[in-house]
Amino acid sequence: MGQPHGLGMDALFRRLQLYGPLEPDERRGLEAAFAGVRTVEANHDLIAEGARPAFVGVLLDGLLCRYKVLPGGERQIVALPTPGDMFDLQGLVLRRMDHSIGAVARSTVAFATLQAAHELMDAHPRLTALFWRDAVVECSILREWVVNCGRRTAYARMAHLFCELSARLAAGGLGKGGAYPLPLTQADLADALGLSVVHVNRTLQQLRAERLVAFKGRRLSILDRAGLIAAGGFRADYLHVAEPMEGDPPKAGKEGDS
Amino acid sequence: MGQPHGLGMDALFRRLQLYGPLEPDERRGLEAAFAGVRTVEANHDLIAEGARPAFVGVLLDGLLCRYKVLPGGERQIVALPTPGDMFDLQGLVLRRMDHSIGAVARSTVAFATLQAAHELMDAHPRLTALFWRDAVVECSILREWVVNCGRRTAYARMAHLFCELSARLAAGGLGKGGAYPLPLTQADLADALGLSVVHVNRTLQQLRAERLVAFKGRRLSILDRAGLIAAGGFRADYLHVAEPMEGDPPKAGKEGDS
DNA sequence: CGATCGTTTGAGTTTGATCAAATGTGGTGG
DNA sequence: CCACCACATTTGATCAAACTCAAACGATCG
Repeated sequence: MGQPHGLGMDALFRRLQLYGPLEPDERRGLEAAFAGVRTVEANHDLIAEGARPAFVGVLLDGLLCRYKVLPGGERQIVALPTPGDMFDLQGLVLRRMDHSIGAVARSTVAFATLQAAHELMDAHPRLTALFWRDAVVECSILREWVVNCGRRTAYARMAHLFCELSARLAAGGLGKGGAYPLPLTQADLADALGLSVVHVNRTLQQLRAERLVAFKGRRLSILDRAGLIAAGGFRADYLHVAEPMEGDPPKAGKEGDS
Repeated sequence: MGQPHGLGMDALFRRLQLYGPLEPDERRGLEAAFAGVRTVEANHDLIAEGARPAFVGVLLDGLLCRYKVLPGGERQIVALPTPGDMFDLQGLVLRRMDHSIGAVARSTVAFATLQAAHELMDAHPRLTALFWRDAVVECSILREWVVNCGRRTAYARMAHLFCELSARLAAGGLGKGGAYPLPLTQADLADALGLSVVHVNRTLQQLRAERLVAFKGRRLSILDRAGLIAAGGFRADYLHVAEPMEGDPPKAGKEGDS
């Protein structure tokens, strides 16, 4: 059981280290706490709205979605956690889920009991701040989603989502080279963007016609990064990933070139 | 300078105590840290996108908005902090604002320097958890805003917003009796709901025609609470305010009757 | 008493939704 | 290998929600 966690855990470490380097024993503490590993099949829930969360998780591989369902049956996806993202952190602090978390594609997650997580934070108080930071960045992303659904056209909205996922995956060390796995159906995409399936299909065709992206075989390829960024009006600042450590200059070429 | 803070600070205490009672010295620490008080005129920014936050604030009185502006000039309001809400907490953890915070109406805020806030948390580690909780609840609200903009009609969307504000103000001890101050213009409302001004006007007329609300003189009166809740498909759970302390039964009548 | 800002109304247009059906595709079992 | 099924994508036609443009109306304030 030497290496049960893989890329996802690396992505988590990378994320947490944006704020400051992790001590070796913080790292060990994290790995020890997130000892359990579980696989979830596509379209199965990890936890449903109304439940009392019992675990804190890290997505190691795959793709999750947070979503809510309205009385009329309409679904809105409110977040798409990618490998390295923690989820259910709010379980440490709130007692009831106000939304569900499901697996978009078969996923593997590492999890810690609430108790283990609390002990971890007691032992390494700085981790509390890092988890807090995580929640704050999640807020930033959600704000951008509000903007996306509220004020952008379907075309820009979709382009923006593709840019965001690309940037987030790249920040986690995945999806290099202008293409990344994106196991969403068009119906999922519709629920994430607040559109109908039909309109998603047509918008996608438009993005393809403009030669901005290709979307085949559960994979998204970005053919024209600059064009896609322009189409979506995308600016990566709200992701807070390229944040320079203290005062060093932002390194160019991180997001701009394919 | 015996009582510089007023209702807003009470609302903050009430909020923080949802998680557990505040120690007297935590309370004193908070009041000492948030020693500065400032007034902001309507339509003036407290802090603009791109700035480095220097303070943490609590809204004491008035109404703020967090917003983003798109390249084309469209504005989307992504949150409406009410008295008792902390803001710029992310300044403790992120270096750049990715959105602006402005005053919708003349407001008074208490603020603490980042240093004072950090010292406060060092002295009272439990406050860190409470601030974290605050960020987590903010996330919940933002998720609901995504749902609102993504999947609800203009009519339901507006009804939902009115319900949310009513519930949040009531939780802070304000806006009793089915009416509360709401100093938003229809243009502000449009920016909060992702609609055009004209459509806001017509939707508002519809809500009035259905005798659900009255909106006159910077005040919103809820004429038919049950009807408004039904129209907006509103469920208060995501606000995490009525959360019972440990395991005691939810008290009825908190939200249901006028 | 203008000036300014916010609200309201009307007319016409557009974006995106809905309904219905056809076409593709991947997987399963015979 | 083929037939079949379930599911996803695509297309066409129609409809409705919400937007835009333009102008009038109403408050509020110096």
